[in-house]
Amino acid sequence: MLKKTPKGQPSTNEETLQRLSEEYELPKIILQYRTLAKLKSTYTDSLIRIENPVSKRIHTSYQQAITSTGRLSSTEPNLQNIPIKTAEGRRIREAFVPDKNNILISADYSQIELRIMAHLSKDTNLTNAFNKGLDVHSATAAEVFGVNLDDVTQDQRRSAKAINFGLMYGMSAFGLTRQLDIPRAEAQKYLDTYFERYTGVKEYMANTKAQAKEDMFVETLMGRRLYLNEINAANGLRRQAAERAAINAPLQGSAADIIKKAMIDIDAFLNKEMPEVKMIMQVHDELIFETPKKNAEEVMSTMKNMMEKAVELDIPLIVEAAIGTNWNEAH
DNA sequence: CACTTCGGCGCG
DNA sequence: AAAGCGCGCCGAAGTG
Repeated sequence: MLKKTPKGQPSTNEETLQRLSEEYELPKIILQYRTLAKLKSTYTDSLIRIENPVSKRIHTSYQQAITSTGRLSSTEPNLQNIPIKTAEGRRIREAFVPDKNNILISADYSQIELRIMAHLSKDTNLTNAFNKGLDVHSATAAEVFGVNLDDVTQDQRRSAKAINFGLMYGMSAFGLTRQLDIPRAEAQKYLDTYFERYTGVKEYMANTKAQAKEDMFVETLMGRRLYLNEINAANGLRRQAAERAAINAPLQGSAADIIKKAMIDIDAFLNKEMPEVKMIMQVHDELIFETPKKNAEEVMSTMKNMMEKAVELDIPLIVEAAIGTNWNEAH
């Protein structure tokens, strides 16, 4: 037994079975079965049963007052977790198609939470990377591993990406150790070097925590608050969990503020100027539109522009948009 | 039969 | 002992 669940049962989660499959045949087969069973039960079987008899479409419901950070949530069905990461999963996504004569446009914010971190922290190094239009994970790799931008290896970029994401979630050296499968000391060295190169981020993290402990809340760009009742708890586990939430909420929540502002702007614009264009879905940093084929290119560039101009930060917001005959193709 | 809890896993 | 944030839905098992 490699790991236990919080209730004390032997864990059979993916990571555990992956490790067991080095020694045994069965775990790998179980994992393959689970992958396919998940796709069938949650997506294939469920979605076809939920078609609205009148519209012949699937309609989600967006909950506006559920999440702690200010994101929307999507239910019955959840359309914010449609597969995309694997080839098998993407076949589910291909089933999302527009009416005849129409086309889908997907437009998503690029690295929005890291950009917000650059803006809120005013870190010069991170800000420069975005202002120069660099690949931010490669730029981080160059800094952390002390190499030229052009000499960054795939593996170094992968590590830097884990660092960038991990930081926004309040990850420790221990977490990075597990993520990258490297010795603890090595992970600690990466983080130390990171904070030497990005002192603004280091100060921002420290200030956010200190402020949270003082106020008992953190807030987003537009002033949405998350109250943190356990930020000063005597129980270390609970306190540390609250500290991680304090780090993450302003980043995740500000991104939610921005896309909501964009949605409001776009809704007003479409009603007035392009009533034939329908804003049909939101997936946290992505908006999906259904529009007649004829002027789809113009619609796409207009939506991209409105999303990029929803707010003005110290660094540019970049939106990547594409057109497709199904959701997979548009993404 | 409806409901709850748990472990697991899909997404950003 | 746990050590990366935020969600919702599935099947299995247990409850009444």
